[in-house]
Amino acid sequence: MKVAELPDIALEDMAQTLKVIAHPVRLEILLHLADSTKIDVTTLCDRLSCGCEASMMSHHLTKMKAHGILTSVKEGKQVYYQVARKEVLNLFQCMLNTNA
Amino acid sequence: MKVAELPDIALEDMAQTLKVIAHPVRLEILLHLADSTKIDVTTLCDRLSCGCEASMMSHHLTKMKAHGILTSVKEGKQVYYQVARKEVLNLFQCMLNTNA
DNA sequence: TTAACAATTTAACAAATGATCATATATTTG
DNA sequence: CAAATATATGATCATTTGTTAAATTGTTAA
Repeated sequence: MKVAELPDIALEDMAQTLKVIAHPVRLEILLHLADSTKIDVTTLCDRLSCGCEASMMSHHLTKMKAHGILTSVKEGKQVYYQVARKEVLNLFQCMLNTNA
Repeated sequence: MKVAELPDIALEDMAQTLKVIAHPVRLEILLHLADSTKIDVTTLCDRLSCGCEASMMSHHLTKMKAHGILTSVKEGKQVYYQVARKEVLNLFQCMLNTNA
């Protein structure tokens, strides 16, 4: 890939997106959401191995939602989250190859 | 991709790597190093559009080197840096598709 | 309908990390 | 050796992270 192909402004966006994703808990959240269509906060806390409290989980989810990576729908008492930009999940495949 | 395929410990590593890369200047550095085999600090400062001082540039390079993403060789007065893990560059292609 | 409970979010704060600016350490050359 | 150049380090300020507690929002049942 040649440098000229990627405009400067895109680097800012790319860095921003990577920064939001670059956290072990948020990565695990994304992986879980990749498999299931939508999950509520408490279920995520139960399923993830990070041992995250609901409060922390909410923080992470809010952050990713704020950056357009996730969306949420409220159904009764719970709020269900899902991946808005499925392409983001490509990163996992990419990084697996990268770390191999 | 199934969750079980990716062990927990890998998420820490992946997050760490992404975190180091997730900065506009460091992304631009990587792009430049992708094209040319090795560059010294001052030349990078000149070529990059980020308007980075040598001091700052050195910080970024040191950080990436500390995480095994870059390596360096000293030749006289200058220190030349290059990409240690070429696979990391896959990220650009991946993210381009992702942001499209 | 309101009291009690449950799910999620927000607030407030200390601790850890990261970014930036100023200074210091090498290395070559006159 | 002194000046000039190239890079690295230190110190400071800003951001992020993790905690605990309190506040919202919705549900159930007396």
